[in-house]
Amino acid sequence: MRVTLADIAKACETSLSTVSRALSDPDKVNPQTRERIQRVAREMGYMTNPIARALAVGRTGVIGLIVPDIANPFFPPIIKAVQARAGRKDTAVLLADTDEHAADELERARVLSKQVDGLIMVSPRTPEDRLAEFVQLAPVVFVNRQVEGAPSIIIDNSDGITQAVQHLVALGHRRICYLNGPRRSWSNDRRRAALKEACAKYSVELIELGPFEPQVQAGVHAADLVQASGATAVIAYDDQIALGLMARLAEHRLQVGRDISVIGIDDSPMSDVAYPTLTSIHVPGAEAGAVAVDILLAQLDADDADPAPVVQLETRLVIRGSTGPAPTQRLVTTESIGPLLGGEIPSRATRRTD
Amino acid sequence: MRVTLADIAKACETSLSTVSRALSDPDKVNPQTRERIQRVAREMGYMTNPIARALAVGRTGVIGLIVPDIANPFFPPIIKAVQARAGRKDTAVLLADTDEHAADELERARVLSKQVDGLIMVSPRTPEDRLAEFVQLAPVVFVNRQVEGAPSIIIDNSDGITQAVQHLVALGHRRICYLNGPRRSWSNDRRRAALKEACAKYSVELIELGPFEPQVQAGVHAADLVQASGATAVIAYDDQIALGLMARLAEHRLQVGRDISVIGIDDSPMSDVAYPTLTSIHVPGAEAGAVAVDILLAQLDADDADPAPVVQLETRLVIRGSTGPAPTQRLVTTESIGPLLGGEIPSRATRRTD
DNA sequence: CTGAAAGCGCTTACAG
DNA sequence: CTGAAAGCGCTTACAG
Repeated sequence: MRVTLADIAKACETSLSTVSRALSDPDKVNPQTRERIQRVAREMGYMTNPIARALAVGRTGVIGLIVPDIANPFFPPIIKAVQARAGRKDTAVLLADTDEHAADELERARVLSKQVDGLIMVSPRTPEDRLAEFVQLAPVVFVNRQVEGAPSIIIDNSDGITQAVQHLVALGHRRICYLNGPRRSWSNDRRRAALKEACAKYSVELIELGPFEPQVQAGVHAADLVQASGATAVIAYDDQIALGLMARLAEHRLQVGRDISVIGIDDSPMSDVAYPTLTSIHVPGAEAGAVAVDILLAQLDADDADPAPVVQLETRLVIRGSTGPAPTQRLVTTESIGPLLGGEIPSRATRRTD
Repeated sequence: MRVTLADIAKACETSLSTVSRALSDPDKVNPQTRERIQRVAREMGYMTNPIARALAVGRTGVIGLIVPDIANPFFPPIIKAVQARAGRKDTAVLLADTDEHAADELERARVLSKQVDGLIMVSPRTPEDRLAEFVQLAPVVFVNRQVEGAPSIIIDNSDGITQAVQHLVALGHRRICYLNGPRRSWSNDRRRAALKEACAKYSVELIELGPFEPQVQAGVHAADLVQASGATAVIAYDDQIALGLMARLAEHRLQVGRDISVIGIDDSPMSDVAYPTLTSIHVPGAEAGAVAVDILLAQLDADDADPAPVVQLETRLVIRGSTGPAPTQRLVTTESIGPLLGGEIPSRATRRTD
């Protein structure tokens, strides 16, 4: 079986306590015995049992990480960053994916909370009024959502979004469309607010569509609505939606970056791969993950009652191939979706805009 | 503080043992006391401490999952499937990402093995001769790699690959190129072998390039080599490479699906999104993950020495937009990369193939 | 610096 | 069916 402290104690003809100290608190034991114990432990292949240790000290060395959807490319970089940072501090990561089911978040957190020292909640979808319950469960830090009285790493979208609008305005766009994210998404509210402000400032007409799920398929769906909207540029809630949108526009033989401009949000790895490459607002997910670990771990060591830090990370626009000058005149076919928009657009017709 | 069994025992004026039984082995206690204990436990908000339980019973209710790279879209569906299946059996998942560093796999497994009941190793890159060491550590099942004497869920590429070659042959392709995956990848060996066989069978000329890392950037890099090869169709080690390849070919104004055909492997979510959509060999990753959990959990309950199951999953071709008829004549510019291929191709020239 | 002992919160033979 | 007790493997005051 596995070798235990008792085995080593026997082999070294000393007490279990001394062995324990030699291994986990070396300064407290005589250098000679310490050396001997450590050598024997190594020879016997001893590895401390983290479960027993956890029970004794009340710390597991594990943190829980809850994300809405691993398959959404926005999250893997965050997960990787969390793991990397935690690993460097001898902390393992228990991961849970809620499949975008807001209602499951609390339950998952509740279960996980018993086996971890603390929780990192990434982009939680739980409604505002129940967020406090997480805080009761365990030390928790929120990423991508600001929670009253709890440490939060939030992303300030305004810089990136302002840059995006400026970029489009400089290219001559005057009518842009925003594809909303999920209805109760905190990020979406923030992005929308920033966008409204920027558009007002630059006198750009803003058309809103959605809400859409942060999935490629939603972008495909959005494409036809976008074409009907008469906008010359689109900003999507995230890259996933933007990608689906681009794919569908391409199917319709629209050349993105020339006939219509598209901007995503997240700057996920795929934005470099799409064709054309996707102009996107860089969201520092990895950084947020790493900072979250630092704050959580610091919090575990600290005396509770120091103020909950709120870290705000900046965004910035990364310009790629999907944005270009506004077309001076543009063909919009409204065949199938004209009716959706009411009387504004002559249906079953082709019209020019601008 | 947290409520313990002792608290409930006191509240119910019964013994701790009875409380324990009422909660975890209800049949062993008198219905009336059982009810009362369960009610009180609920009222007091009791949740069993999994750490203490683990120490007592020698089972943690956690399994470890080690993957090479969460950011590679092939893995998230597997991870999700593992979590879903494990969750249904009250098992949590401790995730580790090795960043494609084969050398880290054993160390990660070693550390994790102490805090989990068993391990699932997905696509391990560890060399053959060290694989046995995993088995010493803990109950382990391998996914996407066959390991002597250990339960393995493997993917049989031959069906999908044969279908791919048939498909290309039917479209008139006679010279196809394979972009190899990582040098010591077990999957790559298998895919290559299947491909050679299929090509031989259909008298198709097979050109091999690579090895390439399973990343988009590698595909971008491969594109120029592919163009120089004179192949009219390409099968890439995975979708990532295929996607990078397509993006770069598009930059070169080649129309994929018409000027050249591309087939990926994995059928990852992105293959539906790319433009053109990517013909790809479907690899049942999610299914493999779910089966791995079943086998691992079954193994934990079983008496060790029953034979290690090897489950073989099938692949199949999913045809999308990136494959089409072989061009009857095709322009290949070999300017920059001709020299790489030796004298076969006139360098700094344009030539016709077929 | 070292050892004996209590304790972390649970489970589970063993008696009764 | 129920209770007292031992034990899981470690840590850590407490004495010495």
